Amino acid sequence: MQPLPGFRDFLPNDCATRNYVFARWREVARRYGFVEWDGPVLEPTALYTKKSGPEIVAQLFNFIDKGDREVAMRPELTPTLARVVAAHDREFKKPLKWFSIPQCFRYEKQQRGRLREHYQFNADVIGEASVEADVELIALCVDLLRAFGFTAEDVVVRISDREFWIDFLRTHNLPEAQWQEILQAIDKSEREPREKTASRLGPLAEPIFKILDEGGQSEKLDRLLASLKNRGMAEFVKIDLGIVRGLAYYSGVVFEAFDRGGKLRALAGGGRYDNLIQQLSDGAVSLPALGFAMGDVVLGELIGETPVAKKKMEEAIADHQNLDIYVVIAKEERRADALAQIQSLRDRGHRVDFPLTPMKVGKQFQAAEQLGARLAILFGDEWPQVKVKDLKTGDQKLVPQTELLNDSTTMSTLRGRTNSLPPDLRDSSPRPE
RNA sequence: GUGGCCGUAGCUCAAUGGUAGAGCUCCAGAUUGUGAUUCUGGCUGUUGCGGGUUCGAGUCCCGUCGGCCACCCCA
Repeated sequence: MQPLPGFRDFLPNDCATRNYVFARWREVARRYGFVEWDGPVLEPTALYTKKSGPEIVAQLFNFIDKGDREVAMRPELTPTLARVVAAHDREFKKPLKWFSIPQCFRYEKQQRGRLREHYQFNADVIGEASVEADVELIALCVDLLRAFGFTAEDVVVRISDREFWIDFLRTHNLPEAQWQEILQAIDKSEREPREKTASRLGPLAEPIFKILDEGGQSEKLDRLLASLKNRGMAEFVKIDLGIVRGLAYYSGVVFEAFDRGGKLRALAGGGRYDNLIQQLSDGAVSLPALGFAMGDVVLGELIGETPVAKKKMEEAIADHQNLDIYVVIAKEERRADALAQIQSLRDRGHRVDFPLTPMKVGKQFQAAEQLGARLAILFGDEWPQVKVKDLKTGDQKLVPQTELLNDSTTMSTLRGRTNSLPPDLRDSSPRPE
């Protein structure tokens, strides 16, 4: 039996990668004052058709439940967010700065960077109309990427503004019914031949190509860029009016993050959706809002292809899962004494492992090495002393077993390692002082 | 959903239609209690699955499942 197409098993290494990615996401989001929330994995199908129309069902993992309800695995978090925010509008001061790491699902043929299931970091700001909120969100996106070790050589966030195009279309007296069509043509323009785009755009082709080629005048985007420059992020971002994004509900600034090589799909994308909450709440609540999402699949691919980011991840993971102490039981008659000591060490928060069954000493040291243990503590003929070996330097010394927990060299070796862990990786299990 | 390419050991891959192999990994040893390297030995396949052509199919044909790529769509 295989997993279903587009679904993943997470073997220990994959889990370590996932935990690393989540840890970075949480760490940076907290740095920006965002708080974590979550919603149901399963929602009424209507929540999604209401926002995107009945066509969306083809892309959903949906079914009828045993209570005859039409339900769907969430394909994204935004509709849930809109529902939650509308329902609890009065309970929170604005603006809300919320983030989440939902697992999302889509029923689509899978390809590289696009599975039927993925985790995506979501950050949203609700109740703030100012462009400063857009800047804050884009800055968060940049800092998330920086947290993985990417530089401006590796990634770029392309920023645009739908309002700019709406103004343009209005100025050219285009009927509102055709806006979406034009926006989609602009969105696709860099992926298809110019002639094809031109025929989609019709009479507007010439002025639109001029803007795409030479840029356009936008006071809002100028302000936004200036603010990002202030934060030292200028080289990470680029104004690019060719970014429109496919979704109809975006109403203002939109942006997408890409690898500089342009080999992969978008790393992240989002924008302002000032009308969506009102639409989804049937007018009950109206709040300006904006948000973006970053998926774990494409991100993981880029980390793997970027040596600096990959090394950073591997080191963090090794630090996180390496053992503190491997207890070598050289004489089986010492096993009971060893177990008592192991328990004390574990009670103090150290990571300790040992052979469950009798094993040759050489094998035990091999296991210690392979598990990344910092120290080996050998229980054998020296009893009631134990032999403490620093596996990095090879130094060993004898310590009376009653003094082990107080031995300064031993404990300082471990303490140093513990303190080198980033805080978010340390808090997953209680650590010693 | 449509089209193209691909599917051999746990992994990476070989095998003019003629008895399925290598490297790595893994496991066990190299005389008694120390990690690497080295050396020796060992395990593993219904060649994704099911049909067909043929004296004979990993190889050719059809179907199916899975993967990759493009399209569609993009949360």
